Amino acid sequence: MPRGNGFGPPWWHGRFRGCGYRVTVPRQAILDVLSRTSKHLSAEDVYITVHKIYPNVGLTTVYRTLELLVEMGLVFRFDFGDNRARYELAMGPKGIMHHHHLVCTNCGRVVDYTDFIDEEKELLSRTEEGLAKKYHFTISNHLIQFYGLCDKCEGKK
Amino acid sequence: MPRGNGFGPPWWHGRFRGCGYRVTVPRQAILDVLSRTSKHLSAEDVYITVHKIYPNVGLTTVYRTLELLVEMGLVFRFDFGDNRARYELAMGPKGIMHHHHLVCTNCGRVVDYTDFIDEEKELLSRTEEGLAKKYHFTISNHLIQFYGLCDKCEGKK
DNA sequence: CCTCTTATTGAAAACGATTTCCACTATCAA
DNA sequence: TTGATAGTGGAAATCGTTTTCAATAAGAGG
Repeated sequence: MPRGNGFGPPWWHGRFRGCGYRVTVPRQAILDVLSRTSKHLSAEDVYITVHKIYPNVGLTTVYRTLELLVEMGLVFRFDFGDNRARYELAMGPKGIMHHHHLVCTNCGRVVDYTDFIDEEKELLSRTEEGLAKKYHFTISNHLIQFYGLCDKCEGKK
Repeated sequence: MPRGNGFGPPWWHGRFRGCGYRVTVPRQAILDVLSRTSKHLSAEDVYITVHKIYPNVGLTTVYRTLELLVEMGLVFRFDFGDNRARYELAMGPKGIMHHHHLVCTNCGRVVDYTDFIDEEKELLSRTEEGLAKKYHFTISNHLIQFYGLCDKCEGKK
């Protein structure tokens, strides 16, 4: 089982134990898969990848673990309109760059972008504060996505 | 069949005919239902409402019609995390106020907000332009949602 | 290192929203 | 009015996800 950078157990061990969750082989394997890709994996994608190394890890466990990780805030779940949830690690030890998505409504291609994030962040935090006060919400997260046609699909439609 | 304000056929007749689509009873009924509510209806919600007046309109047709309307840009499809698509009229004759959503991750309550929309619009159009140029996308739409706990759910978690 | 509690697991079955199939119907251009 | 065909409805199929339940293994305590 991969052990991160080799300096002690992976950083998320504490997060698990602190919540009373056990650190298991499937959980480590799934987190490992997510941490080694920048793609937007579906549950099945994760299952297939994990399955290559640990053939006895079941799809059910993948679903359960992903749900757990989302609930813990370690993973984000996205919907790109293709009727299957996509998962992405929220942050690693060094933190993954905050980004949003640009989705082609024709072919489903998804582009991560980090442009304008700083300006967005400023406006979003201001909006968040205003909304929280007005609607009495404790806001913990936000989602921004742009939709359109990518260059390859532009002409075809 | 409702005829809008009584001054000629509903404004969307032209949109249909212009695309070579026929104006049918189910389509009119579904658009009518969507235009009379500000709620976020699921396909089944629409079906139930339409069914009361036109019992012979089937669920299949509701799904097909909603898909068509989304493709035509008359309706928006949203995902609030409860595993069922939600639909909302994009705009009526007088135009529905542009808004975004605030979603409670515990009870699923959805609040529409129109605050900060002007500031958002400015940043978004700038972002849109930049992204379009950099990634060669023809952007047609965007999605912004905030997630958190509503006041009723705040204490319970 | 062993033992016990119970969180976690895997396989199969269930679930539920959405889609497909296909024969029948209704729109609307001619 | 009529004909070509887009549109329809009901049943069955699809498929991502969840539930069930007996078996397994993490890790606290001895």
